[in-house]
Amino acid sequence: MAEHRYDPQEIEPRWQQVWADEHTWEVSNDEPVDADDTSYVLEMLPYPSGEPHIGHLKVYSVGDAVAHFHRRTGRRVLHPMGYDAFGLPAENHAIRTGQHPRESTEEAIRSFQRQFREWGISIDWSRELSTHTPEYYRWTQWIFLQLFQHGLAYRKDAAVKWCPNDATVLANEQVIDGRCERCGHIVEVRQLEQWFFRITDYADQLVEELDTIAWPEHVKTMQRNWIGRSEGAEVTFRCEELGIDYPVFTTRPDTLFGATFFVMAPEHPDIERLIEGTGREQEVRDYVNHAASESLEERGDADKPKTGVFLGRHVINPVNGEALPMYVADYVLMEYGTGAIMAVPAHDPRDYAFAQAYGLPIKRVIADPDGSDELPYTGDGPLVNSNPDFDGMYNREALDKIVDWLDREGKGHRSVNYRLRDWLVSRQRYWGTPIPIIHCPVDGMVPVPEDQLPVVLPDVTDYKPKGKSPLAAAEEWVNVTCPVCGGPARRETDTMDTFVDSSWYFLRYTDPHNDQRAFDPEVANRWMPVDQYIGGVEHAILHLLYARFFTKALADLGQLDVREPFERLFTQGMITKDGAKMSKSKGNVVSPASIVDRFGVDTARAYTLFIGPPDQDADWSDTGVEGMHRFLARLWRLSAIAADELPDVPVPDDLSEDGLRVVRKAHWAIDKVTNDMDQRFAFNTAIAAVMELINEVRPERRGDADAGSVRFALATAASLLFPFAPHVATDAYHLLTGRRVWEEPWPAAEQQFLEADTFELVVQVNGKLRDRVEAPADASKDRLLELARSLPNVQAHVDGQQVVKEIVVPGKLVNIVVRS
RNA sequence: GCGGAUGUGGCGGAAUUGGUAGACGCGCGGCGUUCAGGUCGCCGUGGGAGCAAUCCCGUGGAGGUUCGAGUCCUCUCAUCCGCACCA
Repeated sequence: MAEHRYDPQEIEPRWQQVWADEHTWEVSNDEPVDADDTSYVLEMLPYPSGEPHIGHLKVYSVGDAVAHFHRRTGRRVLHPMGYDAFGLPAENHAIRTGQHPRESTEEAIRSFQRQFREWGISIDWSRELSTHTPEYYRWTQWIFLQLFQHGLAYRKDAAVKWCPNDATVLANEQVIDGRCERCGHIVEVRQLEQWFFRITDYADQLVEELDTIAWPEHVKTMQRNWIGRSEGAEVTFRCEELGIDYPVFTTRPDTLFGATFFVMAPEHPDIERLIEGTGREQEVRDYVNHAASESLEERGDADKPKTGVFLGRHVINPVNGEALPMYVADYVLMEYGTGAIMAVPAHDPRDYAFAQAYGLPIKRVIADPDGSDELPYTGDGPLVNSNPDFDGMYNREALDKIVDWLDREGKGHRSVNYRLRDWLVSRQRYWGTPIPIIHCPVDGMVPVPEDQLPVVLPDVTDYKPKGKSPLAAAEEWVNVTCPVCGGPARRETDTMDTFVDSSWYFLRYTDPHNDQRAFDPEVANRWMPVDQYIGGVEHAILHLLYARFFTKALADLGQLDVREPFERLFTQGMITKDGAKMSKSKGNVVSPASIVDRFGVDTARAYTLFIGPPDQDADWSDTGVEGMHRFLARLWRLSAIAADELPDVPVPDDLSEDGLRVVRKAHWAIDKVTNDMDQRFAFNTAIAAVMELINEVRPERRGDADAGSVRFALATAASLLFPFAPHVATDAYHLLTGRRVWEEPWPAAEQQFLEADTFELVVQVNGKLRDRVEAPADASKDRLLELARSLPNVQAHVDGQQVVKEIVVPGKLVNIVVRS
């Protein structure tokens, strides 16, 4: 007989060809579906750049395992693929080389396509999409217009984050520690007119509806923190000198009586008006100008000493009529609350630092129940120095009473504030979806009529950003006639943030070739929500928040029934090398292609799943990969030999002792793998269980096991391994049974083989393991005790002692408690 | 500062409901196969004592609850991640 050598380079393309020829993984929208029988498994779409890296291999290995498991447990699975193709790296490459971003991007897409096919991922290729194609971005533009027409997209002049290196504005979410998320350059603040999506309208829902989805707790927490919901009150302070009311937001109205000054943000629009005629104009202007010149990083440093300038005006504290001096200080932010605060130095560390620096009064109004006099005190306690009505009252109770009282007096009311800001979506860059708006001197901002979509991205020769979009140079494209009045008008030249493209792609997959609309709501509702979404934690805020916002907005616009896009989320950990993130500059990159060349893709895929719990970071080990290859080779070789040399007979009814052991192990493995797949994402232990099964049928271990039971155990191992290493599993299963494993239902463990007639009884004395003994599974408690006491080593520890207590856990152990 | 997570052999990790700590894999040691070799197969492998049976110690640290704790409770240390002048 031919030598039995595992040859992945032959096996893998052979089965990939079958799947491609037969369109095995495609699902049609024409077949009627029952929601219970369908499953939508989705990995975050890749940004195509260069070659796929090991992280891609891991996500798609995880996703494919889930997709295969869902299919074989009787569901129709939607498992599509696409590309997040717009974005800065391709554009920066174009600036350096002059190569059109479309060319370099499509080159990368071809490379991704080729590798995903070589990886044997079970993708429905008939639904493939890319966000940079007019067929796709036409509908991105359409959604933009829907949002615009419903007031959810708007343009306004605002202080925005600007990256001088990338020469574009950024969303708040794209600024990390005062630096550009993409290039790491220090971000500036500029006053510019920009496009925003009104995501803050959904702040409340975005927090509350987190409770309805099965996401990892840390991701939910990150979203909650980002949205930053605070409950408190808005309280009005009046500047009598000018007759102007200044509302402030505070989470601590219980400390109102302790307010001793009032602070405004340097950007507050009323500063000029307030200082006029006070003689303090120059000093204040110098301070405001200095604050404006600071970078976000400098300004945002909480450890920086507090600075500020007196404005020469006062406001009245509504609870006691005291006049409080007004200051301008850069620790107050214009973007949060009302851009002005009441300062309570006794109970706020920042106000305390400011009061110390400027010699302002500090008035304690909440006592420390522990009797400490230390300030600032931010804890709870009874009110003091406030007002006879409230003094002595516990502060949390007083808080409500004070707000009620302000409300009755018309001086304040309950209020909720969010840290979340509206999503700034316009970018002054070329390689993105054009914003479908026309600016007309007569009619203002006019949407491009739907029948004129898409607004196709024109070709330009110079991609270099010059503070405005490179599109502005495409004069022929920019100059249009106004759709309303027919007069001369100009197109919007900004493009959209690429996160807009990826905020709805999961809907397009459900109906990818529809040229009448973005998607048919009836079809989308059939598949949505995504049953299992898989991706990296780095998207915990940006993408996942935006996609949730889009889904809610589209639902409100009547396009969709679901309000949450991703029912379950799984965030996979990073694969590192020598403890560090892989990067070209560190030279520690493991390329999937090199692993696939050496060992085949099954080894590479199974290893990324076996390396550790898939949600945790794991370090790549070259010898670990070899171990996985050894295991797959052993599984295939044992199967091939068994197929050749053992008679093709079923599992006999009267199993030999060895045969029974092997069959039991197979059923144990079925039970274990099924549980690990279904209940949790424990692929590492699932694969370990298959390894145990294979170890049990190695020739030197299986003894006199019947041919039928050996074949059964091997076929079961192949069947269970299929979601992780589909090619070798398919081939081994086919050799043994002549059938296609992907068409077989997931195996079911039979109870009779899960339960043995005997078990190993563990015997403890005083909780310490002293011996073990084989015991009948149906033995009574008394019988187990009797068995336990008969053991010599147990007797040695019990003799001469007084037995205090005897614990019997049937099927497990006996514990004899003694006292000397 | 606030919030979240994680600490188990030489290494990655397992232990699903409080019940045999260390499954599975890597590495290492020994033996075998091979002319030789990265190969392949078998056996062994937490630490300590002992010829051995066996005993003692052992899940970051200190206490506690329990017949019994990696698992539950209190305190504590370390590491990682997110947010952070958000009133």
